[in-house]
Amino acid sequence: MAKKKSEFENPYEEKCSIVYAMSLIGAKWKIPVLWHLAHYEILHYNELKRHLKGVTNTVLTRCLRELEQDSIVLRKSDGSVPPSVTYELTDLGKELIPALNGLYKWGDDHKTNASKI
Amino acid sequence: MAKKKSEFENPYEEKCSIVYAMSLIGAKWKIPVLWHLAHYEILHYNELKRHLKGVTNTVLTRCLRELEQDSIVLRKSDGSVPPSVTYELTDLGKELIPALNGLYKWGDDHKTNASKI
DNA sequence: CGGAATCCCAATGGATACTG
DNA sequence: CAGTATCCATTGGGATTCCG
Repeated sequence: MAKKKSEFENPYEEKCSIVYAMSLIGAKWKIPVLWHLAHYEILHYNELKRHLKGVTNTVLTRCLRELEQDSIVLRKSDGSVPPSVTYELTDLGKELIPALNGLYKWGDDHKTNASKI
Repeated sequence: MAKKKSEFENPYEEKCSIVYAMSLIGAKWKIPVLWHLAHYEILHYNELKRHLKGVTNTVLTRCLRELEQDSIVLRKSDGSVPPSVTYELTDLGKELIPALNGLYKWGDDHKTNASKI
């Protein structure tokens, strides 16, 4: 689940569905990562990194690990040298696509000087 | 815009639409706030706070102020004593409703022990 | 190529108390 | 009721370096 134990420490203070959803995908780069995987279907690590201008290895890797642990993205690696690792959405992740597209479109409709992708 | 100046300090490193969207509504409580406003249409401050179990005054107020500055929520106050203040989505905020519902449904479909609202 | 290991830090979240 | 005012703590994001 990749989340703090304390979040459920009081069973009488459970979170609503939207808070739960955001606990899984609410980190700064997670939704951008998911949107790009939704858009390109499958990406190599460095491709993904290039699309997400500004993210560092540390952050991107942590982000992908958590999403993988939560079964939202799938990591595929052959053991070759040099390594080739791809990321794609799981079925669970694919269920987010409509919402991701909605967020993207909203941003796209209203941003002024951000780039298209 | 309620965001760090540094985010656009380099005009050649513009953000994609989804990153832009998240810069506006990506804070921990913003999407939960917006979803509840979408669901209930209009809420008093304390009603909203009750629905968002666990949020503190400081955080909720900061969150609402930013959303208000970004023209995503509308704050209505009569000047009465005791005060009565309501919050609702602006037209811009309402355009987020489909995406919010998508996120909510995803969380709802897959959470195990979070409460329904 | 696709990371891991460190270390660092500002920003955000949060606790508490108080108020017009 | 709807917030402010302080102050503290966390943590996630980031820079840098190194590696199989």
